[in-house]
Amino acid sequence: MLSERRLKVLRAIVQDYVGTEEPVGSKALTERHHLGVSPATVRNDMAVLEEEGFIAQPHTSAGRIPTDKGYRLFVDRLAGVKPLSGAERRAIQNFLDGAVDLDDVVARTVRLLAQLTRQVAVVQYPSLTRSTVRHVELLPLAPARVMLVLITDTGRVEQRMVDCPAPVGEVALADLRARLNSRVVGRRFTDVPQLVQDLPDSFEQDDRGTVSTVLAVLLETLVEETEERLMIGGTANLTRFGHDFPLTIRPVLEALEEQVVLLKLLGEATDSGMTVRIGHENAHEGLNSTSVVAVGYGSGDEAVAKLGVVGPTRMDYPGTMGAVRAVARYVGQILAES
Amino acid sequence: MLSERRLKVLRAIVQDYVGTEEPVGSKALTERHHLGVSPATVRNDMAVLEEEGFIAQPHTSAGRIPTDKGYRLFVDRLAGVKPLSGAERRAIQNFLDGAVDLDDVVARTVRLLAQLTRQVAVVQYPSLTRSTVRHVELLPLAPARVMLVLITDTGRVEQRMVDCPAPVGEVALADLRARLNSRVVGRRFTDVPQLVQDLPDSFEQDDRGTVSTVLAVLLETLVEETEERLMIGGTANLTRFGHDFPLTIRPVLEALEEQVVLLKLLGEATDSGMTVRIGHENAHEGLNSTSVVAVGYGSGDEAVAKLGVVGPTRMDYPGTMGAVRAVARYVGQILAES
DNA sequence: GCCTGGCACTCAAAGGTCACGAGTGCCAAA
DNA sequence: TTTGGCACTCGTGACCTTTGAGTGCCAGGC
Repeated sequence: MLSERRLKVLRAIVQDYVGTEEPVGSKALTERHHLGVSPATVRNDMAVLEEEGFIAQPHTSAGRIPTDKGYRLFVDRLAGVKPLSGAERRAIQNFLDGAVDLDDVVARTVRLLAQLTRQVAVVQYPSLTRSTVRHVELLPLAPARVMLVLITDTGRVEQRMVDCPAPVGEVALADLRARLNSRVVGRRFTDVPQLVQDLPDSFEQDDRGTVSTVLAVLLETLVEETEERLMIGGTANLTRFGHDFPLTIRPVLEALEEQVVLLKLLGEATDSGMTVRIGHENAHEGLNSTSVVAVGYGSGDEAVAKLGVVGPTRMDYPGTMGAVRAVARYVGQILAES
Repeated sequence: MLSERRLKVLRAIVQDYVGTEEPVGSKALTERHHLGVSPATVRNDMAVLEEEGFIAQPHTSAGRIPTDKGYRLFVDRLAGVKPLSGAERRAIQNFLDGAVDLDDVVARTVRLLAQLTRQVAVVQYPSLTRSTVRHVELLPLAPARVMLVLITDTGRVEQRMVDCPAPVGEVALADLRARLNSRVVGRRFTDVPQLVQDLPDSFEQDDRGTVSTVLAVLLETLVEETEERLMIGGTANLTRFGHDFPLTIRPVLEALEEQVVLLKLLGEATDSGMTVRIGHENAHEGLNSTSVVAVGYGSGDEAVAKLGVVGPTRMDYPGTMGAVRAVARYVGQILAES
């Protein structure tokens, strides 16, 4: 096990490196952090830390930089989560309170997160899987054409066109709408299939085809929309990435455009609590030099979706984690209110 | 006026520079394009072109590169619009045909455009201003709470919560819904305010407050949503920008995140036909070294929104314009079908 | 046994010099 | 008006040197 002081040294290295973006040497360390020992001692400690794989030197006769493993230890044991200042808190609240609808909430959250952390922000739309049905509406558009509108408790609206096998009467449609709603309103999306299973049976022979078709589309919508959407922002912050620019930034931008990749990324985060994935811990190759800080958020106790930031492994973890957590909380509140 | 040959020289310079990304000299020009004259002659022509401001040299003893003014002349008089190959056409069609809803159409269009042009693609959602109302739905959620759902002919759905001054009866609500729809369905959004103006008068005294409130929210939605949304993609292509990287790319990324800026950008494009804005012709400073190629698209004769690409001034204008035009056409078709 | 000052060593970064050559402008002749 | 010739410019890349931050190791001290 590493001694207390060596951990201190590691922490100091991480902090300095994050601040200066330059390899940090033994002398600078003793000057900036009152470790109470001489540079020579620190050098010995650094040798050990390097041996253990927590730090590395880019080349001989340069200072040390933390490895992914070093950051991992730092995050797990050495860093707290830095709480935001009161002013920042108020700013968040003010900014989010102005949102008019779900899209706006998500958009504002992305901006906010990008600004606070000065990194790339990713926000997943509240998931339908855990949402409940607020209302299902059926609108006759043409004799055999119906528009299905699904409204969730998070304020999301999905619509689908349904082409029916036969013309539908207004009455039958109203009937279906009423019965459908009485069964599914307030229920979870995942429970819906069971709840509507026997619905066609209670209709006249003539209308069963239509009812089945409508239900099929409804269920399909539920499944399809479980593949969730997300919004990203703050990509301009990637330009602060480093010196070896184009090569680093390119794969990251590419990864960010792949919704699938991002969804998987957020999905990997554990359901509760904050998840930090550092460098090579990320499955996607393009993100090997980035870290992802993600956390679930939701209107109640349960997380309905996730949000987070993507930044260089050399990031201010305590600050970033603090910002991510705070934003997630406030968004949860906003969602609960609406 | 510039002689025929000088125009040819300018065209050759633009083409070569776009291809190689390096200043082009007189010798290389005569070798690659059979101009039928010697390098010395070309040099004289280049001197004239430079005097007129169409080309410039980065430093003495380097080749010439086109100026914004040079590109402008090239686009206006020297370049055609390169039609796409049959294979590309089919690819577009196939790719867009798979779209399931409006969001998907826009998302696919962005990807497609980014891939075809290898640049940043920007697609505006079909505008509500020119759209017509397909249906307005009112859903009672609580005694004094109604959800307003607005469906457009482009398949877009907007919803708003309405808090009424007094509890609303189901009957009154159904009545309002019916009358509202009979007045506005099929009409343009811009005409709606007039059409519903006197609607509250025809209701019982008790319900007038509610009716007014609902209408107010409806009109507000129309106005608000006229500020349109858009989707961008292909930002990874920015990495192919040039050598002087970070400085160039940063302001572009920043501009791209500002929806307002982008909307203005597209808005500046003339309504019909393709618009090309080159370098400093763009009002926004961050885009001074980029060109924007934009065109309107729509389901019918009229453009309902715009789409385009943002790339370096040094871009393949004929090819880009061809791709943009073709994509706009196909998207229009898709929208018309649905 | 751990810490410390001293010292020789390493090596990337920065600066300086130099030769090369692509490209130019100009001129006189065709 | 075009062309070949020629002197000139100047950015680029190769090569070298210097500088200094940082290291590893060792011998002496607490």
